[in-house]
Amino acid sequence: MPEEKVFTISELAAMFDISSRTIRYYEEIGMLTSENRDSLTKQRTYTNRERRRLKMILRGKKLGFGLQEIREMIELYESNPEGEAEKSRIIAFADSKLREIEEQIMQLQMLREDILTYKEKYENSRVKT
Amino acid sequence: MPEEKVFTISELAAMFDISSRTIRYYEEIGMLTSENRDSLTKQRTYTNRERRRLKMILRGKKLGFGLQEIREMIELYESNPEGEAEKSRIIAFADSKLREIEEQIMQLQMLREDILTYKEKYENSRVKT
DNA sequence: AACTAAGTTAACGTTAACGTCAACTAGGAG
DNA sequence: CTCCTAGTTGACGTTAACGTTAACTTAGTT
Repeated sequence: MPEEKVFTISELAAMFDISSRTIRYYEEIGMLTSENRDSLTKQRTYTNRERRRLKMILRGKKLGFGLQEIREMIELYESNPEGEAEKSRIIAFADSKLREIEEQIMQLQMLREDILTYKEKYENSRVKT
Repeated sequence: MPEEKVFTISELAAMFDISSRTIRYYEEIGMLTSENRDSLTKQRTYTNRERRRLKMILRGKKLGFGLQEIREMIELYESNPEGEAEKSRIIAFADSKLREIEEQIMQLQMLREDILTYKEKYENSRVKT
């Protein structure tokens, strides 16, 4: 085994330009887990798995989702549904999220058009040089 | 003149499924103005102009923007820049917003693909009926 | 040994975006 | 006149998502 590299909390924080407090907070509310804490110093260590999770969290935030919402979406990625009922529930959730996202994309495209229109309005009113 | 229709605060609130408090709050922080308040009863009245503004605010919120950010974008719509410097500033702001929006659209499309992938993973693991 | 750097927990502080409640007014319905 | 509805202005309460500070431990210098 290639002895997977692990990160300290401040390494991870620097990586994503956030504070250590933020990472601890995400763990506090159960969105991250620090496996294998040093048994003596109690220091947290993170692997690539947690790094990926953190990346997903931050992407979600940039898109305007709340942490609870993001948590559900991550659970979608990581869930291993038992039974047809559970699978159906998850697929339904995915579908509703997909609709929400597509709606959001459409609204953003409209906003983009609006801004472009106004921008051009100002550009055309500029003095020709 | 066609005597433009005006709305009461609760009419407007019902229209967008928000509370009256929210509308007063938006006025409080200067994102809405209630022109022509009844000089005796002090009741707010709104015209289509304010209705459109409110619509823009709520769209922005759904897209994950903060109220201050939305305020700047609305000012973009309503500004009447004097002088070349001011125009350049506004066009630069529009450009930066456009880039931000396009980035957000890309991220959302990636998120959409991700969710689709996971959804299909579950669908393919379902028992054929 | 003394100091510094990086980490820990616990607890209180902060900001945005409203919710809630109290005390008041003005306009009708009966 | 009395009651009800809809509105008003404060003012305090609430939640999410951290920031900040204190008091402590451990590891690595000097």
